[in-house]
Amino acid sequence: MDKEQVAAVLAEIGTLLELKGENPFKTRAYVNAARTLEGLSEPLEKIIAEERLGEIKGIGDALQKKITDLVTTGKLAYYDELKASIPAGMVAMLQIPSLGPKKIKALHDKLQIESIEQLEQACKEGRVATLDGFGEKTQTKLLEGIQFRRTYASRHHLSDALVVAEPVLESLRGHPDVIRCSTAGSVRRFKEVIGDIDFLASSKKPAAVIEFFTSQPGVLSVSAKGETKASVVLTGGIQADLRVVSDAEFPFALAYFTGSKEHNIAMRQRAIQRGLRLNEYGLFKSTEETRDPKLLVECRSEEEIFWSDGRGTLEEIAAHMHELGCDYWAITDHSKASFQANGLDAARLREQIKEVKRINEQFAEEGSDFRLLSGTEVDILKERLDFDDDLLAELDVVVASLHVAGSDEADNTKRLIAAAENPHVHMLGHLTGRLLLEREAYKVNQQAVIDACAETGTWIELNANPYRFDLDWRLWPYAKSKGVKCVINCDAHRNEHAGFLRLGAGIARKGWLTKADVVNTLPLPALLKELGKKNRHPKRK
DNA sequence: GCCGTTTTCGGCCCGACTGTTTTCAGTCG
Repeated sequence: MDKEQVAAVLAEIGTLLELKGENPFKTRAYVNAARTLEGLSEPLEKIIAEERLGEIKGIGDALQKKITDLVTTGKLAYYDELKASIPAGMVAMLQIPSLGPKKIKALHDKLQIESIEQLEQACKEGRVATLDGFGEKTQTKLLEGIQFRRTYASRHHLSDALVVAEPVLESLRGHPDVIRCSTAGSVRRFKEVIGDIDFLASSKKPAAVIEFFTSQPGVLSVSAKGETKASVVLTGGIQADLRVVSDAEFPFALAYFTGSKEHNIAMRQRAIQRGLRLNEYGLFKSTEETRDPKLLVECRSEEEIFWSDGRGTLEEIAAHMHELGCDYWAITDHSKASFQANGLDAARLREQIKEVKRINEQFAEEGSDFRLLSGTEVDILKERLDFDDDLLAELDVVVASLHVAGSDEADNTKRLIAAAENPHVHMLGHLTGRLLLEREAYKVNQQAVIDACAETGTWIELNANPYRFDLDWRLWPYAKSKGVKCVINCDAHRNEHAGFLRLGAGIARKGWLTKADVVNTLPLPALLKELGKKNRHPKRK
């Protein structure tokens, strides 16, 4: 079997398991695996031959074995047995609207219904309405659903859908209570074949818009009508749904209802990985269930949801550090060579500089003295820094760090000294790269680097991350004796890491440093003056 | 059945609407 055939079998297993009442997550695992296989860019046989099947996310031991069986023998006993245990008519019943696996199972268990025809008969005889969880309305709805499938095709050409959708869209846009309105779903994605038409509108009076929608001339029948959502059948038997949200929610709802479903699940998971929560109402800075506007990452358009990370996060950082009582906070993301850390390239860094400026202007307008400083932790590459001097010159603060060190001490030392000699570099970050209890320090002649920093007026970081504490406290008295200033950095990768500053202060004391030795104890105007001095240091090249 | 940069067990996206219920299950998107 090829991957399309295998995917079809896995998807069918998912459906069959649903009808059996299996754990929905187990069911989903099969469906997800089917989609994953469909999306593979190389033949399954090759992947299996190279034993890489298990490396694919979502394919564990069990699926690995089943897929291998299907590809190599074309057969799978588990599938055959499962299929034999469920009447084909039950699978077909899933096509009927409002009928899902649970109800189909109940109909089968209690009334032995195994086909759409038997279901229709049972409804007509009134037997369905007597079941627990069913009633008169459900019975009527099922009969209508069966009839609907017979009368109309369940899927439609895009062109047919657009012909029906566009007049409704125009009409909605013309309504005085509608602020923004768009199609969503498969119509907006321009799928060649669509199931139903989705509309999304923003309004302060959703009820009025819902009422207007359900009374459109093309509406044959109204299948659902709530406060923010309605479903109708339009001319030609095409089902159409309208959701009405507030205008602030509109971008999120538009992204959400445009889908696809798989895309949405992926987006939500990405949000969770970043400590955020995404739903149709917003992107929230919390993984808890919330619609608290204070936690909302503001996005005015759909596009901003995808790129709002920096802006939302910068504002969040600023607010957090301001609240902690800091007068300023430097943003020093990694540079592009640190691709594993999503390092910024020049274009993104320039964007960030603008954003920092915008946020600072906002603080100034609000009468606040707090300021963000734009910066970078630029990678020290083999022969140069990861950014050009032009760009470094635009920044308030430049930290240069060695992330990929070689095994040669002299070479590592040379690279660090070269970085210190760069007129735009204010400080060297985590000099040895050590991770306490995890990774050895790079081989570096620290004394030579400290001497070079003294020569060039470059500061040295005391990285306050408890895994680093780098420069080591034992070396600070020497650095101090040479007149090298210290900067206590918490190496924050999230807001809570600001707490590391306290640890850094303790380590600094342990190294016999005082407030006068630590540059970032200065108030902002004095600090800016010091930052400005670096470029004019006489020993700079 | 899958998965893990706080987890090898306990989660797995999540909210609206409907109909059947007296607080929630099922379906849908």
